[in-house]
Amino acid sequence: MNVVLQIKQATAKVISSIYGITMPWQDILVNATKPEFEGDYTVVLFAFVKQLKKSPDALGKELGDALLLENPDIFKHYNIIKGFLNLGIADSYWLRFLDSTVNQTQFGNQNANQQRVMVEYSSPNTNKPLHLGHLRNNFLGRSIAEILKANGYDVSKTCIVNDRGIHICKSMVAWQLYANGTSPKDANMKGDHFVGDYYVKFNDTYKSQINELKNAGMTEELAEKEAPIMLAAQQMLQDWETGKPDVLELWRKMNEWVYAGFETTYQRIGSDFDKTYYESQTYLLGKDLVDEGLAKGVFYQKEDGSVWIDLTNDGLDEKLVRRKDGTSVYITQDIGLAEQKQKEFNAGQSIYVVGDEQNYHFKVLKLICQKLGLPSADGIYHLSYGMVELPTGKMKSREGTVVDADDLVEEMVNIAKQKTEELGKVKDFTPEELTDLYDIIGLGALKFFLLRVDPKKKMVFNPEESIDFHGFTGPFIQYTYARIKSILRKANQENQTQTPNPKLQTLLPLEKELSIHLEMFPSVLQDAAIEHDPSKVAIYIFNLAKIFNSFYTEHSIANAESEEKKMLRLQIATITAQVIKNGMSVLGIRVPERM
RNA sequence: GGUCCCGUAGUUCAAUGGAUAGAAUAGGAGUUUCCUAAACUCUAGAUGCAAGUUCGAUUCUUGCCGGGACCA
Repeated sequence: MNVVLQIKQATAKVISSIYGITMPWQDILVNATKPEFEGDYTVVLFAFVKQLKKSPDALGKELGDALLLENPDIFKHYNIIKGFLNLGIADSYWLRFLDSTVNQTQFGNQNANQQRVMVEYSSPNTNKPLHLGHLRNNFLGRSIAEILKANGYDVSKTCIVNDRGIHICKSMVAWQLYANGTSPKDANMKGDHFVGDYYVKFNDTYKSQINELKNAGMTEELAEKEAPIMLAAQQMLQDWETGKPDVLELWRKMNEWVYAGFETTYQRIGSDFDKTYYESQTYLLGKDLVDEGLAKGVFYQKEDGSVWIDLTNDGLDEKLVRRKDGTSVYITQDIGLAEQKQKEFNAGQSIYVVGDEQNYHFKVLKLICQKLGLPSADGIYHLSYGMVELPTGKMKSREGTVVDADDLVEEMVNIAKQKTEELGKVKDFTPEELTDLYDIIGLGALKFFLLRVDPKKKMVFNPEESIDFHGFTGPFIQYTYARIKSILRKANQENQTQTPNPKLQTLLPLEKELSIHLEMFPSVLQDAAIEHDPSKVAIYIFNLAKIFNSFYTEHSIANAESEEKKMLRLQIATITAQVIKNGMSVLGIRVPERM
């Protein structure tokens, strides 16, 4: 149990015993004390001043005295300033914490809690390669899964591949028209890029055909419908649905190319899935649920035969769930898939990592599932993340402003290489070690950049400025880790075994600040899981690294003032390295032993 | 037309209703006979506007201005 919890519970207990009032300890606000004041943690008194009918000063004094008296092994001193009770934690508390933590390699992780969670992420289309937005999705999904695992959850990662529909047919038509039967191998390209190029080709042709028809006197609206290449794509979709063999064969072949390309990218960026669903196999799911909903009176039928649900009482609109021609819509198959997954995994929570443009869709999805009384309903959680934008605005594939995922990864790794060579610190590495190091740094920078921001918020990626290895970045933290490991290696070479540090020590301000920060790690991980927010971990690790950098530039570890100090600092360094490693690990970022 | 989200230093991001709004970067000034200068230290710089609720508002409410998303 960390010290903040102990403060809250001790305060609640003291309030109860002095004033006879039951105060839920969760309601007690405890903050880190601002650096300009004396103390480590602060209880904010305003919240219960009214209830207890005491002046803040009198209340603070009574609480402070009682807390010190009853918890001499935690608190050393206190002061009150304007309704803030600043508590000083005893150095011995931190020394005990360091001592008991130094050998816990899994510090921060919770025991298994038998609760199952599903995380669905990535969800690509098979008509084009992954881009920057997918990277944010993949890193978030992977990271949230790791954070939940660290908190004891049994996590299953799934992916739904959007492998059917008109957009897939577009690249198929263009390939038939322009590829002369060539394959990615012939073009020496990754399959996803190869297919993506034909998707672009389709749109180019489509545009010029529209212009031709308009020049021939057709209205724009009509031209968009009548363009021959679009008619061909629609015909192909029909043929696909009726199962025309040569269309299915082409579809399979092109999808295989794309999957091979995705697989390469996924391996590179560290995405993996326990189960992959394909929309071609799930798009008919949910049809029977529409009939069920009609029978239950949750849905209603209009005169034309279409089926709807009325969500106006929930502040939304009426929503179509089955077209008049009997075909289903997106929301219907999503309901069906939710049920399918529920049957297979029986998870208590099902997290969908999907962009915030689909907020409305998921609101509707959850509501309908609830109204149908489906077991999956209450566990549906939309982890909605903001779009990644460029300084010029939204990425638009039509305007060629999409940042390709593979290109970006390569660029980051190349910059890592260039930077490492300039510094020339690892000239003794083998070529394999160097390649690995460039990957660690380049990918670390990219992942950290995309994960350090609150997922809910949209973010800006500036190709010129975003690629930085200084300051609030992955490499900054990786460098701190490498420095610590270097220090620890040298200390071990001197055959210094880690003996428990003697109790009679006083901590210097930076030593204490590090101890306080390290002790917070498990609660930061918990918080990140509750909030579904990896940025909490990223910010925490960065602050930890920053404090450590100040600490070890100011205080020598190897040449500490005394043997006891040296042992203490080695403990702090060891735990800091461990926490950096574990924290970066849940972000999907590796740390190098040297750089 | 309706629903929802977002406006914080030049820029990119923080801040469960709590103390003098934190970082990073760009700018200015420094630090290397001493564990890796991808580091450290100092400096300057911000809550779109206007009301309201509150002991206290970046945070909650309303209106306006500006940007974005979605629904038909």
